[in-house]
Amino acid sequence: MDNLFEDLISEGRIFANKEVLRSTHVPEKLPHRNEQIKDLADILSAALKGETPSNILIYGKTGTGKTSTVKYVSNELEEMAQKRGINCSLLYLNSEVFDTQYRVFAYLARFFNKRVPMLGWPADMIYSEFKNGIDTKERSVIVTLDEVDKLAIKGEEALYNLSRINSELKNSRVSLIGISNDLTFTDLLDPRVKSSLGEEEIIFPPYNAEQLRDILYERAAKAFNDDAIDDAVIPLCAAFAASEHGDARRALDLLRVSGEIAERSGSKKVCEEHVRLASGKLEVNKVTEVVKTLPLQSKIVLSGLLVLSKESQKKQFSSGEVYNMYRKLCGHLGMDALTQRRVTDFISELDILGLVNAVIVNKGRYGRTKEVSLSVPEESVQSVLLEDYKLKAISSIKVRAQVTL
DNA sequence: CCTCCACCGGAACGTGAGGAGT
DNA sequence: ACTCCTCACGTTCCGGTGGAGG
Repeated sequence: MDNLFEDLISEGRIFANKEVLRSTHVPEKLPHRNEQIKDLADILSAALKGETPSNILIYGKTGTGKTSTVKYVSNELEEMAQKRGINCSLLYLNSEVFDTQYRVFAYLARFFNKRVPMLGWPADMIYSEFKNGIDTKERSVIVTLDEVDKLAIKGEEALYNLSRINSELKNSRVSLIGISNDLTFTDLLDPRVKSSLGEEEIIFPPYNAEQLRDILYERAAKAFNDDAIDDAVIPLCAAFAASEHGDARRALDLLRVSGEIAERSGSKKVCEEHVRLASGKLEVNKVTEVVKTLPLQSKIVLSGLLVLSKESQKKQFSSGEVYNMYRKLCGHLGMDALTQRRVTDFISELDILGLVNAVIVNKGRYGRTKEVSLSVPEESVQSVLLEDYKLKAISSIKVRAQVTL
């Protein structure tokens, strides 16, 4: 081999265009979303007639095509508006990033060529800058707020202002599209905001296995070379994803990772076996991701359990044992240990996250405890825990434990 | 049948950080 | 710059509990 990367860059036999399988890719066709597309287009078409489209709330779990559908319809609308010479702007912002009133309006004002700093101004000043920017001429503006539920917590004011902005504008009109995966989030809202935001509602149901299959076929045709996938692959990916929540994003990830595994193993075709490997890999990734984002104390508790199960043959431990080990580790790390009460809460949280299994057991004379056991493979947590530099010191304890065994 | 273990988990409270209002 | 509020995180206190062993 001449170069280390020679093999790796030569366009694989398997993928034709991997990007098509990314969840950020907006496809040209959205199978099984015709109804939603039509509803959305119906409502938004008002903008082309010089009217103000109703505000829309879109509900649906992750991977049900909400964002893709909105982006798709937005593109179509923008194209048509341009053709007809209608002034129509479509803005998309993710409320996870723009999660306060200030950030939202600063972004919007900037879009309309107003120079505003990202912080420092009073919120109402930003708001009026945005109004000035937008109202310079006759136009229709449609603002899509993805993950509005995030905004509802910290930036309800922004929703309130946006929903009643039209009464303060002379030339332009603003409509809102809110996307949420939490069906109950409007309960948190001021009733006035709630009614104005939800003038129209569109629900995106989860996909079933059959529909996922159609989606995958659609994308696979572009993503893979001819004959690069076995017949069983797509139905299998669809079945895996459907057994969770009908999440198309997950189905696509699964298909992409399967392809990557097949490519790396030098196989000419993606086979069933690759899908199973991919499924396992994604599972591990999920665990890794969860463990990585755990607060430090929680990580120490988990480490305690890990050390215990490495040290002894037992798999289950009373919360007392876990707590004692936790204290030991804290001592080792030079940290103050929290109270047992707090640690029981951590254990419960770990239980909810599915990293740990905790059951309350009565041992009569010998009290009553939670029996805690690790519910994921030891190795999959250990490596992630040791990545935390603060936890490095624990590895020396493990060495000692192994020596004494 | 009673006791009593070893912990569960609710309630009230303290504290510091960060935002909003003024 | 100032206070006021809210919130997350912890602590202290404590009543509650199912069943092995007396």
